[in-house]
Amino acid sequence: MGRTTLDTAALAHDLRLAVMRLSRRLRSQRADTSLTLTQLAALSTLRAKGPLTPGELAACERVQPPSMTRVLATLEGAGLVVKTRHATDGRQLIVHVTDRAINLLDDEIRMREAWLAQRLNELSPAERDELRRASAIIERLLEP
Amino acid sequence: MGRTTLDTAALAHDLRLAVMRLSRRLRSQRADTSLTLTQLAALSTLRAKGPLTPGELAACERVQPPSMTRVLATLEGAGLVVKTRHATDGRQLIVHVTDRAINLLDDEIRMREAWLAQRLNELSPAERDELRRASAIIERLLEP
DNA sequence: TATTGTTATACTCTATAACTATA
DNA sequence: TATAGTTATAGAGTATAACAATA
Repeated sequence: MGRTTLDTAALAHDLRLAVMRLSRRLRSQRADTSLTLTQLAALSTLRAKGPLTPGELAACERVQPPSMTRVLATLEGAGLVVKTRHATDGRQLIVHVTDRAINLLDDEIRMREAWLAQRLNELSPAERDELRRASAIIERLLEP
Repeated sequence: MGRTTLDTAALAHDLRLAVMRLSRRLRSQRADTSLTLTQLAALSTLRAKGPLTPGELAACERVQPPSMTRVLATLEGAGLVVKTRHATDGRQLIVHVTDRAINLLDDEIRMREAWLAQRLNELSPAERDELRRASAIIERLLEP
């Protein structure tokens, strides 16, 4: 195994541990909000990308379709999304965020991300730039 | 709210979504191995840092003590860790990885990280450097 | 026959609260 | 009384397999 391969393996290891730990820390921020992190992520994506089918949304969030079905059922019950029929394909649905969701979303996001934003503010601008670039690289890494 | 604060909020948002998605993707790599990702992370940390108390290990992994109790119970049942008594404080335990764990670990890690290492290899060296720096920044972000 | 989505079911991960033992 | 760890319990998150409807 060459040096580059070894280095990449070490990076995979470090990145995995860092990502798992940050993910746990973010999830544990569970008080004071009515939406779970997963629900919030789905709504954020819908707002950013516009209406999507459940399958498209599942693909964006890297979950399997049945997992998204559950998230959407909860959100629909709370009046935060509505489903409409696809214009030409009767199998598909289109999920839209409601006005109620849009009104909630900014406050929810601010509360859920308060700890992280606070920590990020303690970094140098250069370090924040590194994390911006890293976020983009990670998203690209996840593309099919 | 100033421009920097807004930018930091946007970074918090993007980083959260990227980290959640990568974490899900990594967790879904669940076939062909006998250890779960959480168990593997605990063993990796124990091997890297040497014997730790359950409480110290929980702090490293950013989980609450009862969560680590469960992970350790499984690992102990599989003969992958052993607990010894603390030399002077009867309340504390020391967790050690066994030879069996050390023999398993490299193969398990390679299998679990194969997808990620493959993807990382498709990046440029400069991008891998970005992710190396980002991993370190994230770990620092998590410090209490 | 293939695709989209849902239902049914089960497992992993993690937390909080209450308890035990030791300091 | 405070600390380290465990037990009990519950909820969030996710998956696979089987099913229904539509293409």
